[in-house]
Amino acid sequence: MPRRVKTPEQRQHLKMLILDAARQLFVERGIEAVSMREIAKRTAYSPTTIYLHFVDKNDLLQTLCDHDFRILSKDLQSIHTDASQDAVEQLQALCRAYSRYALTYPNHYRFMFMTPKPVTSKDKSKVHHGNVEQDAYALLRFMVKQAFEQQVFRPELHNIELIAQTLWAGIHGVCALQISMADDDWVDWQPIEQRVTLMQDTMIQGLTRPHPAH
Amino acid sequence: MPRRVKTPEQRQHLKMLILDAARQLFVERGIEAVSMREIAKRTAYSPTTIYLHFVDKNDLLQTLCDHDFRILSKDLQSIHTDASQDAVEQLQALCRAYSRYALTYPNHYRFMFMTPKPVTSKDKSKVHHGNVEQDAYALLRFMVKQAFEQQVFRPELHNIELIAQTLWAGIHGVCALQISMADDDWVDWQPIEQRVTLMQDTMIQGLTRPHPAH
DNA sequence: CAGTTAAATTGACACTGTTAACTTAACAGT
DNA sequence: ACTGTTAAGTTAACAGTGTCAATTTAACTG
Repeated sequence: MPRRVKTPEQRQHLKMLILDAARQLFVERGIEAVSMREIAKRTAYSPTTIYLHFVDKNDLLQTLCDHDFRILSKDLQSIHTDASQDAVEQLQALCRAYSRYALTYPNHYRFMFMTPKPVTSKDKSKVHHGNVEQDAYALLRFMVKQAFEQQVFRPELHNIELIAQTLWAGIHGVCALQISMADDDWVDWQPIEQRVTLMQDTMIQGLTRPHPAH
Repeated sequence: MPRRVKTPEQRQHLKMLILDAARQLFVERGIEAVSMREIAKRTAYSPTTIYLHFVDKNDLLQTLCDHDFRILSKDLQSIHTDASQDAVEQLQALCRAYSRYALTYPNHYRFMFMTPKPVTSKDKSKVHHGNVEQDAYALLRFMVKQAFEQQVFRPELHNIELIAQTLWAGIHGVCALQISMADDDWVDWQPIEQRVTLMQDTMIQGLTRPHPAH
């Protein structure tokens, strides 16, 4: 029963309500367990109402993750503004914060970075690419660039983008394996903290000069 | 129309036929696009016939991946028996072969290492764990142990399992990001070969002694 | 030729994402 | 006060999914 002409605020509110219901199911049961009908049930609306606010399921999930991706980026951003640390320390802090996020919100992480996206969702994302405040990768690249200019990396390394992507891949590898394989007793998994730490140290050792300039 | 009493060979043959149909769809369209009905259509049997040979869809996929996982392991195994390389070279060759497999069969890889398994499928896998010929992780661990005994790793590293898992995570990170994010133009991806190579070098540099004993 | 039984199919159930068609209720204009 | 109009929401359906009970088919045995 329509309560007539919603203000943009009210529409936004309902959108958030749907997103919250989706997030709940999402976090506690994973993506594939989340159906439009269940989300609807939780909001006490009918399934079709969701389609008045989101074009489809993927749009809903994408919106949800975009939203929480910005939270991650803001979170990481605060490291950058802490001037008491040098470039390498900042990179390490970034890795720690990143892995903490991944392991705290495994389902978000899984959807964001471990699930191939349909090619359609190219530029639909509202995250401002390259904006250090909204784009966590841009932040990583910025920090790497900063460190590069301080000549902390091995002399044979020139490609900033490549260094950033390798750093990312290392931490991603640890987190991703943990998320998808931790319950598998096939492997005698060592404590995740140790794995994160060793990965960080290994990457830093492997990428930086043997005798740092600072 | 039953052609009566199948020999174990015939049963096995049909099972393989189904697996082959599944693999085709799997490879060319990804997991989520593969339905039991489509597999059945490709085999010219009815959907339910599949259930005479596999307990459910997950069992089918698991069997398929187990099968191809053994192929990977056999493949990697051949590196190990090549005595012309030292421990570190063998590890590097292992990484290369592993990443090549991952990038050649991204859908298999995705199902094997990037998708959380339902907890039910614990010990149902027919792969012999710990068997170097069938278990690729056991092979990695073995090679790491061998290298460890030659004291190639940094003196502060004692945990063989941890080293192996970190190496794995590094390579996995590069491959996994490539598989799930390569189409995303959000990031200015550098060539995948460079990313694999730098990761390998970084891991080796980061984990091994500065002045190797050999 | 009849009985048995493995092999395969039919048809259904409960679920999914999604959409066309419909209802409801609040507003604007006369 | 009576219309339209239209936004908000619902109903009912479509086409698809995984899965399974009940059934048929056909080849073998006695």
